[in-house]
Amino acid sequence: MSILADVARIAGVSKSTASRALSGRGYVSTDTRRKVEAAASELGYVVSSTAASLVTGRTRNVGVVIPYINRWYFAEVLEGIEAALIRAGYDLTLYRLSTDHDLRRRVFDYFLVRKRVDAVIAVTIALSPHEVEMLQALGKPLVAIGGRVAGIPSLSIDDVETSRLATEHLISLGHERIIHVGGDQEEQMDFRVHSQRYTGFQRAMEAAGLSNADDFREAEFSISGGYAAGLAVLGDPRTRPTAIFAGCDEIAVGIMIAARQLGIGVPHDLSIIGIDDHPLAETLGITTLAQRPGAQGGRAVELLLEQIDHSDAPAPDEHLLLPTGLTVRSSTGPVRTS
Amino acid sequence: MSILADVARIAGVSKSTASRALSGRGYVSTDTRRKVEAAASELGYVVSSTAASLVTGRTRNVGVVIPYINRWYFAEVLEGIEAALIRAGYDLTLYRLSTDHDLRRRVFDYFLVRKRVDAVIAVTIALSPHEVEMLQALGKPLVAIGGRVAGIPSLSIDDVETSRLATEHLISLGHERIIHVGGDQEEQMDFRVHSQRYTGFQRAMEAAGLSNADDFREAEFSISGGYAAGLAVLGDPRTRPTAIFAGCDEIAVGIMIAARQLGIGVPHDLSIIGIDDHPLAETLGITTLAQRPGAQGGRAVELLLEQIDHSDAPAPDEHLLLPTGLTVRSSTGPVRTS
DNA sequence: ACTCGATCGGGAACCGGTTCCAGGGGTTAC
DNA sequence: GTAACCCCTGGAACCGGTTCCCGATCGAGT
Repeated sequence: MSILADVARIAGVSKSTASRALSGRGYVSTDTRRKVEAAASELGYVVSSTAASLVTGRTRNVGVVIPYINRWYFAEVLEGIEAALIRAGYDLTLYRLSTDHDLRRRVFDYFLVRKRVDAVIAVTIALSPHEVEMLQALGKPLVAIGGRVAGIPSLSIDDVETSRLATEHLISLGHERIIHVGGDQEEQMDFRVHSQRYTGFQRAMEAAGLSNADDFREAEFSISGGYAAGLAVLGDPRTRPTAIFAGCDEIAVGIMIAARQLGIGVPHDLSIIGIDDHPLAETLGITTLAQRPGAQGGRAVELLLEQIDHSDAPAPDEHLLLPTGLTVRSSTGPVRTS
Repeated sequence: MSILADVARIAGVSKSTASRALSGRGYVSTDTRRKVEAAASELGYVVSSTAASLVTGRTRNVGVVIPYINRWYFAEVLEGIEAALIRAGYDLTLYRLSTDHDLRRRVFDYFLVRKRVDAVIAVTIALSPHEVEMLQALGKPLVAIGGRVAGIPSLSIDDVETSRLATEHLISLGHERIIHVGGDQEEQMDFRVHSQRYTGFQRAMEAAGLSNADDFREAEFSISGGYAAGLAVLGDPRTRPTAIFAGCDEIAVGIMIAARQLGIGVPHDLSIIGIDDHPLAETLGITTLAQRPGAQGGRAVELLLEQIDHSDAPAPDEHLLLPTGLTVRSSTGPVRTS
């Protein structure tokens, strides 16, 4: 392992000149720069980012806190963030936060604080005012994905509006017996995504004068969850709805599989719409409201880097609402008047 | 931001004593330790891990290189690694390596080398001898998951053997027209997992005297990939096999969906077996050879920490072959003699 | 009483860079 | 001719910890 002093010696210059030559900051003649570079590559020298961070206070490392890895939306967001960070020359340190409160505190108190990261991206994690304050006091830019966090820039889709649109699509096709299969209303993720989607659904139904009592069915946000709920909901032909708004495409896929198993024709006997534009939604022809989580991750990184580069300016406390696009496929159709 | 010197001053001791008190190394009386701890918590002091790493040479950070995030196996492995590392007080820095060779070189030359990580876990990435040498020269322990890498400890399932077992299960049920739906044999992942699984399949077939020419169908390793391949393979009733060995459970699920769509009864008309024990395999009752990727990730971390703690001992160059368990569900059954 | 070892605390060097500052030389402007 | 720059370089301080080394204290053993 060679260090800067070695490079300087071989190149016949001082440490400070060698540092300037390699980092590109300050005046160095083209000639000496070349000499230094030659010496560096001869020795196979690479800077110690630890030493550099110690003096500059910047680590070129971003912390990402995220509740799941093994779910489509989160994995896509993570991939988007990773790609954008690598491109910008940043490292990504990953913290998966389960619902374990102790772990969450440990991550914030022990890991994020220790000058290891320059900034933090919170994916569908509602940072508490205290957590925001703590990190901001340390001068760390923050960006939130998936929901509004007071005091910091954030971006997400409009869950209520998106759900309203999805439901209206079903209503416009003449459906009246519509139910929502979505996430547990009690044990929510942060930002109450589940309730928001249910709310959007209810608004559309009320606006059309279609409200009915038994309009909700709980499901885990996964294909298996949708499948189980689908079997339960579709089992009884008398109470079966003519259309289902699924809380996400994974649920929609599960319902689709269940419907096929029960011999229920889609969209002939049942229309299904989801949210996400999961690859399987395309494969199975499921109508959906498309969002692009990877792009959201990339955008979040942009917002973050802007803050890092203009650390003097106050954090822009704005919430970006990203559009979702209705993508009509073959899982939705006009209601069949029997 | 308070620094150690502040804590020392408040506690009325020297920097060295304060350091010893907080890090727990060296002799400190219980009394002064308490004073130092009180001062530290009063000031909200946290060590600068950067400064600490600079002098100790340890970062308590592990790099993970992985080709995908959004696939079940990889996400599970990643979750397992993350959980184990956090528990041990380590950070996890994530590098997703696509097939882009430039990016791969950049990650190795630019990111991994800079004293940012203490060790590296390679998930289904065949490190070249040069890469292994480079990282080992820097004294960084390595562990590989998903395939054998010369010179470093590694762990994986036995792909050939597992595939042989899966195929034998089908053969033992009386099937003769069996095909393998697996990954592209040319454009492979590292470790040639696709070929290995095909090889295991072929061995079992040959051993039973069942070899036939048209026994392979290519599919992407995803549900959509399996679905597309399933439609193609099952479309023509005359050439349709009575059993399929899928390269992974996601493919098996896709085939299952395709079969249902085509009205082909499983296992009545078609038996399907996969590898993985994906949650959907359980939901849909797919027979499989179970592996536990999360546990593999955890085990890899153990191996890594052992190496870090005994950095004097040479790297144990052994390959752990993990068992897979035949999990019979309702997607496989005896062949129907028509 | 004296030695010895264990325990405790402080001073200072050190990790490997970056950056401030001072100074020398060359150019242009007045 | 010299003042005012800009360009280039080296010396030295500094970032914030850890750890080596040394001296002091104290209790126990002989």
